[in-house]
Amino acid sequence: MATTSTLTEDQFLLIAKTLADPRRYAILRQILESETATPCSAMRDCVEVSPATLSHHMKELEAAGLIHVQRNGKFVSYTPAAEILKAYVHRLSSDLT
Amino acid sequence: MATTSTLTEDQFLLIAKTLADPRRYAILRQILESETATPCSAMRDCVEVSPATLSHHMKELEAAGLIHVQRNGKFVSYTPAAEILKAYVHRLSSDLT
DNA sequence: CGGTCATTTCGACCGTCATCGAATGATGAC
DNA sequence: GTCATCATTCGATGACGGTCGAAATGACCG
Repeated sequence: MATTSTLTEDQFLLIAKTLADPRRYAILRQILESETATPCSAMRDCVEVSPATLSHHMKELEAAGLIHVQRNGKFVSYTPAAEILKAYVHRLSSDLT
Repeated sequence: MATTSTLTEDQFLLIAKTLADPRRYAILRQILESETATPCSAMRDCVEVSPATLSHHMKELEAAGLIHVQRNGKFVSYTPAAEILKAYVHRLSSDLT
């Protein structure tokens, strides 16, 4: 956890695109707020969306490396990928300021 | 105006979408690199793009409030909007870490 | 097994947007 | 005025992606 990740250009652009969707950003913030893993069902309360679309967005967030997925039987929970988020913000700050 | 701007939700999401395009991001970094105002023609060297598309992207960057535009006769130059960039990075850092 | 629930995949629809050629506008040089 | 140059606008096209219903997958329970 001490090491800071370095993002490839592709990763960096993929994260930017993933965060640019309002629903995905809201979902990610929801996951970040909780101390423990956030169950899939909890998203439905915060973002009004069909199960199909929700599943799609979770896949995008995972593909961008922004969240980690835990599967417990038929339930799925998510936790934030703190290192990647930190690396992204750091890279953006380094580029833009 | 104060040193730190606060972004509305709409502004924040618009900036995210604007930065999510590779060419626009490259253009913005080009503008940030220079100490002085960057002429429109200088972009063509860094990003291979038609004049029409370039004009389109500059309009998007301006609409997002990320750059300022200077018109000198038939030439156009751009400077970064430092306060907005700072506010965006700050907001993102505050949300994601 | 049969049934229910959580999640995913499939397929299609539709809006948004990046892209560029061609035409237009605007400016400056001669 | 005429012409060349820089930039913008217009219109069309094609691709990408968000959306959801319906069907499918997988897990738990009795």
